Amino acid sequence: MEIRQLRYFVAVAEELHFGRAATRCHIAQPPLSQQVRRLEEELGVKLLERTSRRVALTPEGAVFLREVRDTLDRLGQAVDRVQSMARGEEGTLRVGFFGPSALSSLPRAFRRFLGQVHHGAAVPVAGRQARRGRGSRLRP
Amino acid sequence: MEIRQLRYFVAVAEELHFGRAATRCHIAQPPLSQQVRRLEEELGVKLLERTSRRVALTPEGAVFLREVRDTLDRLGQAVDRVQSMARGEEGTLRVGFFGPSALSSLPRAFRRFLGQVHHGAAVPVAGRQARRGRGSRLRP
DNA sequence: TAAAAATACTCCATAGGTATTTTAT
DNA sequence: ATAAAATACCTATGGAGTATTTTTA
Repeated sequence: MEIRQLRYFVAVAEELHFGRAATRCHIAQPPLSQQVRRLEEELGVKLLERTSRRVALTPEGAVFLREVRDTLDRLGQAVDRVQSMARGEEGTLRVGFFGPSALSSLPRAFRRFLGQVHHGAAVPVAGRQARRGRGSRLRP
Repeated sequence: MEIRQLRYFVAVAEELHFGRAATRCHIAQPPLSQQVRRLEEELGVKLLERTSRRVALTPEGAVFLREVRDTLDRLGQAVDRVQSMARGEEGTLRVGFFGPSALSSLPRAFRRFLGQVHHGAAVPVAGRQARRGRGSRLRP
């Protein structure tokens, strides 16, 4: 079972027409029919009733449509989220400082920086150093 | 982005070792590396830190792992559900009757049947006939 | 008979395999 | 020196296209 097949199924289920669905998927009608058929075969479940005049969802198809839509939406959100993280718009920034500057200039600069950040929380950290490893992920 | 690639990524993220992950996916190591790399390229996000001695998740990879696991689980449940429906273990049964038998033998038989059904609800239906079309889906 | 899905075939993109190289400890 | 990931190359499965046939309203 591949995402492509799920998208094809959703297209057919929404259009109720293999030709239009194929156009929407930017492929020809025969391969679309073939992929949807394969999906049904792999599941062992008939998702669509087809005649040359009408395409309709079976009860199983209707349920599967809802679930697959949800799944694809979730997946899209997951992608958006990590891409957003990678661009530095989201994520966790850990900052540590010690020595004299910890009591004066650095905290002030840090507070000014926080004012420019959209969402995020500042958590005071006990001990000498906040954390090892890759904490900061600010772009220059 | 294909489901296969997501499964491969999950395997690597869980094993933190391309060789073992490849075994788990029943493929060789090079194509596994290739597919994971392609996934990262398509997303535009680095999901894993690799050296020849250590594989580790990036913060983005850790988030993506959770989300993808959820997504694949949901999808699996959707498949289970429609397969269960197709076997007649789940779904909606609509029963209609009218005429003299509606007041005697049929309701009694119907009640006896309900006693054998695991989950489901009986809803009285107004009007002469319950519903047109494919309502009943009992196997013989 | 006309509109639409299925079937038959062809082609090529790519998933996956094998052999080898690179890299970091 | 070794274990493990990356690279290079090859093969073959199958995804998608075109042409055609079948079906039903």
